[in-house]
Amino acid sequence: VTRTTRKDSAGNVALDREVIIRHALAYINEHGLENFSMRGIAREVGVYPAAIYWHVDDRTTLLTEVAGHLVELVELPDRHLPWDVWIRALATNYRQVLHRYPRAGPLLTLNVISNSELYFGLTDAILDVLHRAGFRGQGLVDAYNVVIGCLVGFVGFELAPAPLDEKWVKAREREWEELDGQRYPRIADAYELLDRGAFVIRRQSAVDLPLDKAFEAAVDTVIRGLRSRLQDTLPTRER
Amino acid sequence: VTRTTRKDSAGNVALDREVIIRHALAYINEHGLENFSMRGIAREVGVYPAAIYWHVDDRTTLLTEVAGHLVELVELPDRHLPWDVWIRALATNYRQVLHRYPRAGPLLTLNVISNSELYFGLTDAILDVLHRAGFRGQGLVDAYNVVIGCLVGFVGFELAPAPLDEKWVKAREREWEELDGQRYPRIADAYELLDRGAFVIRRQSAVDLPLDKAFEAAVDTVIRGLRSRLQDTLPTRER
DNA sequence: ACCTGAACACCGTTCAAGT
DNA sequence: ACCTGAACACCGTTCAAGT
Repeated sequence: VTRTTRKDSAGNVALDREVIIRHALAYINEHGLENFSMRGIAREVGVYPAAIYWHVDDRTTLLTEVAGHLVELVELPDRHLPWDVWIRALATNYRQVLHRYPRAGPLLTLNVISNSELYFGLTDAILDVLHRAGFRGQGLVDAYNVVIGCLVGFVGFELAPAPLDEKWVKAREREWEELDGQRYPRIADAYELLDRGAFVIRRQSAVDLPLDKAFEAAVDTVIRGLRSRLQDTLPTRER
Repeated sequence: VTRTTRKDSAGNVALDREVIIRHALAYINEHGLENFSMRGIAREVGVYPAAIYWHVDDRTTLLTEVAGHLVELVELPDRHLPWDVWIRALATNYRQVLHRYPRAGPLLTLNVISNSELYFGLTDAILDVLHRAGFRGQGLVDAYNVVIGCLVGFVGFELAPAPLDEKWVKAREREWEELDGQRYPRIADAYELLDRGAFVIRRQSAVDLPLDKAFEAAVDTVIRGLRSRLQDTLPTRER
């Protein structure tokens, strides 16, 4: 892995796989994933479309590599932390990275089935921490899947893009204001709280309306749930 | 809402918003979201591309309507069930619907920020059940967000499409087989179990490798976590 | 090795024109 | 009201040709 950025005689950054990935990330974060195109980033870099294909296989693997770049930015917490503190820290770090590039967020939920050896370190770290917590065998794998599935899933859904369409937003806005309190009494009861940020009800993406409280609650809930499962698995041990 | 399907004199199904949506869903489920196109479904229906636009606003709202159609298929469990049983049943129903149309799954995580009054019933039902469980105020909204965020997020991530690219699969397969047990001891320990289904590690989409056990564990974990939060909120009450 | 220039087979969407 | 036919401005990707 080369860390130096090559430059040509004019001082321009030389075209590079790494450079293309960075440009792609910046472009997506500014204009949204739905407006990303190979030709677009070729324009951005100031080169013919075909030139991109010298450095990059195709569109989907470029996007996968952008996703990989994002994961690289996630810092692994100190291994010596208590397991629940560690999980919470990892979750916070992961979400922070995606909230720095919110419009690229869907990439991770969409394209990252898995991706190269890069991720083995992350997986191993999570497994290690959960092992220290006391999980073993299938229970360990389950706990791992719960953590990663809920974390990545939650943030991915949080960052789901809103249709920018003004007409659409207006329509949802009206439906919300004219909500029938008789038919939906529980919603009516919690109207203001829900309006400050709730899945499905919201009319904005997390770019404009981050669901901080919801995320905090989700992390807390999952950790409590894991603790509870742990106690059932090890009925002999005390606290 | 019309339930009858109109037919023309030749007995062909008349072009309809509803018919288009159904065709779109079928097409996506067969050929994948990445291969969906307006022109493609026009071909499918046997009509000029522009004809679609008479019945449907544009591509993204069509996809949103497909997503809405999917949610309509989710059955709400009986309101009289105990809250934890109810939540588990809802989660199972939701996942079952998406696993019937796995390749359309990403639509829900991607496009459904929110969508018309359709969803108010679902939201109100969840809030009602959690209210009966004992959640109030912000705690109620938090619990709702945790349930919906983890559920939709988890399944969305589970159904993330794998790049069908054979080269890619082979490369991941090799990395996995040649995994360095020294560097990644926890992974090596749980190698077979992880191979049977784990996020990030997997080389297949949930279409071929459903993460049943992981989902079961996630639902269980979230419910246990909510129960634990409930006990902390109501320290006066007993059991 | 790396890029140009042109080409191919596609898109989504619009619009006049038909019936 | 509903569809045709053609057009416009885009795509992703390939390939010969240049340097």
